[in-house]
Amino acid sequence: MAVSKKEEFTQEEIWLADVAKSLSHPARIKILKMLNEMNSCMVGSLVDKLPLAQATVSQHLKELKRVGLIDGEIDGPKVCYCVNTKALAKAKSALDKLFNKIGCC
Amino acid sequence: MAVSKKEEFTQEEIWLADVAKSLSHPARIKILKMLNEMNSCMVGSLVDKLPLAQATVSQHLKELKRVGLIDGEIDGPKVCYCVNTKALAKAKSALDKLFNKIGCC
DNA sequence: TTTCTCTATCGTATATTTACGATGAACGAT
DNA sequence: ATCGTTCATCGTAAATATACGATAGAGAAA
Repeated sequence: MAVSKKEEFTQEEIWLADVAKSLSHPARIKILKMLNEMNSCMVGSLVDKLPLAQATVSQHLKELKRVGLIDGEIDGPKVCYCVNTKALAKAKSALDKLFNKIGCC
Repeated sequence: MAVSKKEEFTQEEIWLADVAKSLSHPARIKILKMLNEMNSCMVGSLVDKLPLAQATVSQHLKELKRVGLIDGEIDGPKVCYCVNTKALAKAKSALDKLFNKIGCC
């Protein structure tokens, strides 16, 4: 694009769009589910169960971390990721609010 | 990207990611709000209130229409867009389900 | 029919995303 | 100290997204 116009919107709109962006790839949706389902949340376990290279998974994790939906904790040579419940609740509430506001034609 | 790997996920994951993608730009968030707030939903009215060129707004509307969140109805030389309540409800329910499933670390 | 208005689409430029292999940094184990 | 494991980051290629001006088409209005 020539120049991004994203600054011209409200902070709420920008933030919500950003959260939506972090959910806009099936791998990231799946990662969030897996982080909750699996007992382990090591990156390696995720890579094993995704049809993506390690570097790509790491990139997706970075995007989820960027918006705060997950946290990563260093555990020796490994890294354990987990869902940030608080951020998730905030996102859910904001999306609910949006959907309720929209409603009808 | 070299090759998209999006087909390697479930239909549900792909669809949900697609809905999220359609919400991943503040202009589209704002458009959805405006379609509900304004009595008129002509494209021109949207263009007037957005910091974007007409062609760009048209492109954003196309993206929202692609995933079914809005419908466009031709009204003489104008086009009246409105939110698709059913699609919106489906999206909200799927997102709720996802968020509830994820929950905690 | 000519003109005006409204909107979609085309063409194009630039930015961002997605993907991967290769490399590097951190740490545990030998 | 060296080696193997784990993961992030770099470099890079290709696909997509964002933005705009220009144009085309459809219909109202003159």
